[in-house]
Amino acid sequence: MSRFALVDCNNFYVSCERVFNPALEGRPVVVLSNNDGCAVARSNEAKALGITMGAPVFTLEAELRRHNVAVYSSNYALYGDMSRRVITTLGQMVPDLEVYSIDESFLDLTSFRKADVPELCRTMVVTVKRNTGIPVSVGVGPTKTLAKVAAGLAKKHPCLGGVCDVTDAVWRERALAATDVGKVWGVGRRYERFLKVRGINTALDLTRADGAMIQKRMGVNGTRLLSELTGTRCYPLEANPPVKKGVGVSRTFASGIEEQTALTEALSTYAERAAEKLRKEGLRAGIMEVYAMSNRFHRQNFYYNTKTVRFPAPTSDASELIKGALSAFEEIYKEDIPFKKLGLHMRELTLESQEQRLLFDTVDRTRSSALMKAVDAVNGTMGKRILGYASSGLSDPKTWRTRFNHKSPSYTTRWDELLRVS
DNA sequence: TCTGGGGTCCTAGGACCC
DNA sequence: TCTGGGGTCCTAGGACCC
Repeated sequence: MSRFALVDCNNFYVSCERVFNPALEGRPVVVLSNNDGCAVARSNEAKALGITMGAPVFTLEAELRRHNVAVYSSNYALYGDMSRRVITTLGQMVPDLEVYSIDESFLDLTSFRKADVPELCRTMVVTVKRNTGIPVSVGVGPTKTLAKVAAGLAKKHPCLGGVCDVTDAVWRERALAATDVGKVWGVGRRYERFLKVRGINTALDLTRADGAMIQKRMGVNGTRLLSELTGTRCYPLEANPPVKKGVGVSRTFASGIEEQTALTEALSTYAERAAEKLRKEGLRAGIMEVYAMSNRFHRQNFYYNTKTVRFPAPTSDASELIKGALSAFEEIYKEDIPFKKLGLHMRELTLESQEQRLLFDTVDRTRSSALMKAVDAVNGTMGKRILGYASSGLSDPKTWRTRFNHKSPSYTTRWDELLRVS
């Protein structure tokens, strides 16, 4: 029988901030989304205050002040780097590892002896904490979905010491009974409501539900979910991440923007960023979809439009992407609309290594790829955006820049922001 | 006034083909 | 009265994840 572990970093963004600022220990802490818009990570103390995931900051302000909550903007460079450290540490203990998200990894423990698993998991908790400062919870079970259930309980009940194993049937049933159906992996808000209306309140209830009904409402994923919860593996460990199907870059502005120059500067920057992402993955895109919208919370006068550009040949050339993005935007831009969000999606991705050249191409691919390599090299060694395109904006101040008013230093990724010990 | 970003997969329905 | 049956491809929308 297969055995999986899920290692889940506790309140990951908050924990990263605490590693470099131990005074935050025991205090309520929240980390905010882009533009300092919503709470996206909360310490246990902040959760206890009733601060919910995704709550808009403007609804929390009084609460944050009253309880002296420490507030941080997202520091993606720091979190990304801390994530790599956690993954490296885990990889040294268990080689069969799938990086599931920035703060979660699945490990395949099938080849370990059952008797060794509890000790191994405890060692993981201690070692990751010692090497990185990040506290983690470990869940173990015969399927990924059950490992998730177990990790949820390990996090919720400190008396378990950060580890919960539901391999044995007795523990599994208890664990499922103690898990709200809405907390099950694959059950979101809609499905939760559907299930609870029908008296299915826990994960255990779900395992006893009518399979045909689940299949009808939740499709094949619902059927797989039932199998996984009852111990039949449907999802294998994916050690090698599959090739991406799409690459997107989008941003919401702190407030609505009407000025066309600012908007095209922003979009040009996103196109550059998208080209960079493509090149990093060794990919080229066949089409680009550009979209623009006004504030989606203002239901009256909501504006949304999108325009698709097809390239003559798959490309990751920044100037080609910028050109495409700006010409598409001209068709969806409207005066007098305060734009709140702009973005683009690259699709029909192909690997550079499987390139097909056009007989009559409008772009000199050899020159363009040499130029892009040079840009990547300079920006890689000398700092981001040393080299960039004029269309992405020479003017200051930039009304469209994302707001990060509470950001901590990039302690681990910038020499000038290293932690100082005095 | 203020409410993120980046993904994946599935399904239904229409167009089109033989 | 009666109006094939598959198959493929594409798109839009819905649901989920972190």
